[in-house]
Amino acid sequence: MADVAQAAGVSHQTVSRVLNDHPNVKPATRDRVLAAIRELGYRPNVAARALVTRRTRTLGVVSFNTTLYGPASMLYGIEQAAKDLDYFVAVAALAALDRRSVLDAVDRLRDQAVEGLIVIAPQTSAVNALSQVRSDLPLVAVGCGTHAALSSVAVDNEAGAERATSYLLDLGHRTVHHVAGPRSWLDAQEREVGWRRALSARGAAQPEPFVGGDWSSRTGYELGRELAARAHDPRDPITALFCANDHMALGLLRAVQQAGLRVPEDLSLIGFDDIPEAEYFGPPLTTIRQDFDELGRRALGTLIELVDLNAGGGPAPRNAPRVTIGPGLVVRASTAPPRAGAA
Amino acid sequence: MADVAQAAGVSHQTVSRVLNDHPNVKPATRDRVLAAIRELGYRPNVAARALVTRRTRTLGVVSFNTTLYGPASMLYGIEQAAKDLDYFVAVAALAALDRRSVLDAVDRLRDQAVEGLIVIAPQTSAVNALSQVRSDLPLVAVGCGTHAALSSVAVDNEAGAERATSYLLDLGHRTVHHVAGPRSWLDAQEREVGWRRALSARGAAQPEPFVGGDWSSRTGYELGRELAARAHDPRDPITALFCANDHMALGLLRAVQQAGLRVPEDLSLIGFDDIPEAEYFGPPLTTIRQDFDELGRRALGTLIELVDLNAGGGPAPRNAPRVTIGPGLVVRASTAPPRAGAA
DNA sequence: CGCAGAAATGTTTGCGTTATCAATTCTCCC
DNA sequence: GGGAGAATTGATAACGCAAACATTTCTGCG
Repeated sequence: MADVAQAAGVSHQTVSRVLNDHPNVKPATRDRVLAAIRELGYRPNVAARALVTRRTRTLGVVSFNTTLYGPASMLYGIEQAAKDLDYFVAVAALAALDRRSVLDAVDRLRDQAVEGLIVIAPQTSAVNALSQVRSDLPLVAVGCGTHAALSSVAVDNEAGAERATSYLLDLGHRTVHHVAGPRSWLDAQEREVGWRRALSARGAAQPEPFVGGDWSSRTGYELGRELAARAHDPRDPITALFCANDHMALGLLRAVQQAGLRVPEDLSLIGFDDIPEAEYFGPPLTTIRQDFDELGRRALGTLIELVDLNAGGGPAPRNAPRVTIGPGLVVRASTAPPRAGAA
Repeated sequence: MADVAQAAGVSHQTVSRVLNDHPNVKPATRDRVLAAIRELGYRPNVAARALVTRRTRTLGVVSFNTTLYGPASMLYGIEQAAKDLDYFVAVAALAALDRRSVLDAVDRLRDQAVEGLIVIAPQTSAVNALSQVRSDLPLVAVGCGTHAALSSVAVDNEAGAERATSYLLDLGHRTVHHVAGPRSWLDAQEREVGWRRALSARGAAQPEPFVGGDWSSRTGYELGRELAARAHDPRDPITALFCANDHMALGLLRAVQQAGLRVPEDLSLIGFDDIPEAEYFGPPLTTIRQDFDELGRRALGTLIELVDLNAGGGPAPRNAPRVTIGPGLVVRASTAPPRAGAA
């Protein structure tokens, strides 16, 4: 910086002013400084700047499993938005879900002096752990269901599940069965609630949900076999199914087709997420669309609001905003009216 | 830090020594200092430390599309490994693939004073842009094919493709067709080379590959329709197909089945990547396995080596290590011998 | 022409840490 | 008991930047 100042024939403070867009700099000097900066390839030192301003322009993202489509997309949206707002993003992946590793990850990021945190960790346990984080750090949870005691940005799982279920009911199915996600995830809980609500709103029977799924195709497959064995039970035929996410729906599809059931003729199936592949399942999957990208961007937006508020000093207003994004129904070929006499 | 020093009754310099594991500190004082640190919940200020040490312990990851399974998994592996080595990870997603945005992303990370860079951007254009990055920054590319002029960690695409193709040939197919990935990706190029090599090694006919795919299920579907129309051509029947990745294979599966072809009876299909869902396609997909996680970890390992070398000063030895990981064939149900008379 | 006030620039200080060198306190052996 | 040398501790000086205050240079108007 001293070199730049010398090259431009000004003091280092003037260089600093140019860098920070301070008002009182003569355009001519500004240009000279800018030229010198380019000339010398000067880049301000973030560490020094952070030291004196006490701001790092870095945001932390702690995520459970960035390998899943949802989290990965949210991370992507977050990064895009951060870039536009000129913030950096540091990530910390969670090794496990206990309170300990959540707090560890938060600490790691805190050590790096992040100004705020976005958490992609939709499990009850993680959310509980989060409530123990010292409140001096702005924090927003994304895609963690809408009922957590945190600032959060999420799609309305209940509304989505309700929509999916109602759609099947509208098609003429007597009732709709449900393959649930892991109970430890808020999203799974909320989707189950939405499903139940839709059923009771129509006075439809409320069958036991199929549990034990962990979002993976593998467990979807396993539950699908179990389900196929019961699908033809004359006392309780299964003609319509709301599956808590698309990946499980894929495994499920495989299992029921192996068992000789046709989708959608014998069984209507609806998923949740609308992953890019859903359109190419056999048959293409009707599902509830979740705009993860947008979720990430919105999460970053509300985090920045908190950070700016916090910049004034004082504790972070933790449980202020709670943003809900409406999910959308995408109708494809895995749903149909029940066959005559079947329903 | 001054507070800690006072609480422990020592100078701040001694606190610093304790923090940095310096040898000459009496155990008793060390304990007192440690106690004071815990007591006061003191955390060292990274910015100040970075300012004086000129090291940030931060590594940058620039990635094209972290939404894809491969990049997402590599990122995950990288982060895991970084945590173990006590480094931070900052990510920058690429908006587009031109030289400009690659260089922008690199600059963004450089501004943040990262000590090294891992690039997940397997396109020729990106790799070319990378070669323009000033060589003072250690850099390793991951999953970008093995022929780039960079330090890199990747699976051996050619070997994998050769393996897939040979497997189909061994099954008795006259030849193997290929649905190629985007030509602008090194991986796609290398897989095509491997495929050709396997064919010529056996003296099999070398049909034109199907091009225009962009890794997505959508393009896989489109190419699948085109292919299905030609599959029964008596002069050039298509009985075996090597598809450049699993996602395209999914779309393709859908298209050919829609066209009335049975897999594997009429058409054997083999993919590349082994995404978690591949096992639950209908039918389960035979594919070439790529261990993305491991790839990420190895990439981080070699980057750290470069960083440590670089810490001594001088330009980063850019094109030193090049790690290749062997891919593995996973046989499932999408491949079979040709029907009698068909091949 | 001169003066007030605004605009532009410069000087000094301190952010929290580690490095360097100086000072003190041990330890061991004659 | 004393002295050499090692071990331990402390004081001071950077690191590169922005904030606060000081100074200089403009501008407009009587």
